[in-house]
Amino acid sequence: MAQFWKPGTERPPLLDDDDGGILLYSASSSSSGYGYVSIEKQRQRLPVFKYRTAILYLVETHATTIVVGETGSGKTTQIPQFLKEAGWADGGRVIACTQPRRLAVQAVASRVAEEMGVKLGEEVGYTIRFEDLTDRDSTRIKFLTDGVLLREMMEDPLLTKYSVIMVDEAHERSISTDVLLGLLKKIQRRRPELRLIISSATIEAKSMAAFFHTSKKRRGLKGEDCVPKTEPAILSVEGRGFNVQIFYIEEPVSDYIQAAVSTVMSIHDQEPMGDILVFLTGQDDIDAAVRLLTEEAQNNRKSSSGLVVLPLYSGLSRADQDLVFSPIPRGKRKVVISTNIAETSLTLEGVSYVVDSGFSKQRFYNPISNIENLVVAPISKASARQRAGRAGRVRPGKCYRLYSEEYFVKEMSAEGIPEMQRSNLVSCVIQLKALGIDNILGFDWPASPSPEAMIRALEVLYSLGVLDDDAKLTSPAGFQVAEIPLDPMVSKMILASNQLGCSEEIITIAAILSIQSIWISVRGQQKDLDEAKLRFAAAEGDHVTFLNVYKGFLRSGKSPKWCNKNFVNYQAMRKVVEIREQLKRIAQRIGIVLKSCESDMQVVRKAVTAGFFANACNLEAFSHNGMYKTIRSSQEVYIHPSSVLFRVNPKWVIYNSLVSTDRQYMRNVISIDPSWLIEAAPHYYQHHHPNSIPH
DNA sequence: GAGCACTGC
Repeated sequence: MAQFWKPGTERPPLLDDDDGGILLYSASSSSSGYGYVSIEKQRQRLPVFKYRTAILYLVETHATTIVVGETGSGKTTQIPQFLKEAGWADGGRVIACTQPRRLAVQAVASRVAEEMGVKLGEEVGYTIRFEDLTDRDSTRIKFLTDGVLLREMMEDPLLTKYSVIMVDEAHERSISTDVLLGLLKKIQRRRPELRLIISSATIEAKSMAAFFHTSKKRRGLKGEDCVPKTEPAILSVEGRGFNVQIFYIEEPVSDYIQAAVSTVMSIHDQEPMGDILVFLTGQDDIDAAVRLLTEEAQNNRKSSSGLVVLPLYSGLSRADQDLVFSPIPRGKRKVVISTNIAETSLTLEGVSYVVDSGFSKQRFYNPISNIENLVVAPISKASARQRAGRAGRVRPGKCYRLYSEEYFVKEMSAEGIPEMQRSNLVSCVIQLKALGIDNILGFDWPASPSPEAMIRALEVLYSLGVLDDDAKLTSPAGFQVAEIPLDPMVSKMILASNQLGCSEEIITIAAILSIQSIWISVRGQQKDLDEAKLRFAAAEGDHVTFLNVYKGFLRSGKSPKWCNKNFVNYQAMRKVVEIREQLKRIAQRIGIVLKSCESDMQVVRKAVTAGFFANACNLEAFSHNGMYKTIRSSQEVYIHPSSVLFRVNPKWVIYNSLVSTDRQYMRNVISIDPSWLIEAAPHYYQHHHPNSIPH
């Protein structure tokens, strides 16, 4: 193993400018790392502190300031405070700082409240879905997810209460960040006094600056000094962290799971103590690697006995996820084998070694087939750096990349493709429409999606009857659908349930469909889960099965015990209840009457059809293997093995989503009567497929 | 016979 590696010791001379040496403490993560030092001293030690004057000057004089700073520079916690101290929150104005994730919003907000010595929810507050810890009158610094800020724009399109909006982690390029940036650019034209701060990673800074550089003259006040420069300022702030030494593989490997396992073993044999974090692509890979490592430990007792191997992915129960944070016996070494969840969402302290497979699962969207796919794809240099940085949070670390240096330098792309260009855009388009953006095709995005994807989104919205012939929101349906924070097809289903008298049931179904899974996935207990599922299974399909589970959950008094017994994920059910409450409030506000259809499941199936008619499929006449074809495009699809209708194969079904592996699998399936399709969407089926549906 | 990660009035 030893000669397998080409130590990158003599750092980088040639390549990749700023790789290798990265990272830091997270300034916001905890105060314990600083020991007895006072909060004020801690603040002053952060790299960003030296730039206080510069930042305030740039924000004063420029409409947009781009701050390039690595993790641990302190920019997220400090910049809002600098702005507040400089008076940007005077006169009732508010400083906003957005994050892509809820947890980050909460963590940063409480850190800032602590530093300022104020109670969270007063001068410093935060808003995330389901939780508003702000005070209308007293909150001056507000942290929020970018999704929440987008929603706020529906009430107040110019975001008038904010004097400065800081968009953090903009380099992650999530859909909501990108949409937000596009809209903020428009707002700037109407509100020259608004200041934007975009916090971005190194390489993106220039293209971000180009995006915000408008040559357009602002209509505006005369006195030149009131009008900030339109050209964005760029400021770099160094991070604070420990060096991470990078090692590459000499020859490409064919089996990265095996390579990862041997690398872990050789680190364990040869390197001093310190936890190991391995990045693989998904549950399958991870379970396989865990198995291999455990086997190694048995065969080779001497060297592997000190390993504690733990998987980490979002599908695990909370308890299993928490295991990776729990302390292990002295003298043992923790090995966490993880998906991308450990790249940005979860931070493991104490990791000294990172093993990077170079791959992750990524979403891709094909607007022609209108199908989103999940595929294993090479990561970007930016991701590789982020992964490496995970080894240097508390002391210098090492990162072992399971690909060659040449590959990294020559073939790996600098950044990933923005999510916007890999996704279905229906939700995004309806949101823009609701904000009065009529010309979607001409919208100025930080990264334009393909025209095909936009046209497809417009088509789908038109077929749902939420856009009219002029691509304007219909009234009331279009406006109602835009109000509901769900996929427009689900929202349409809710609207239909109002007429059909089953809104109580449909809202439950909508809430369940909007979380990943209500079932516990326990390795090795698949059979038990299947049996548990049978207790709830409904002949009509998965949607009705969900209703049975929800009823059982309520009847148990929302009992965690009941959940465990039935292989139902308790955390997931609590979330369902929460989402359901929110949907109920919104439904009532937009004029939907809450009504139960009791046991009449036919109306429930009709309501599902009203939203998802485009996903209708017909069982192939002489199919022995359960092959269906979509009515829309005659695509070959199969019922997913997790569905209660697997092997039942009703003649006509509607699916909620497709999962593509070796085949296209329909997830969450319900049986329908084909005549309902024409009832629900005459325009769609009579024009397109006059012969395929029996009348 | 099988599941990447986030997120939302």
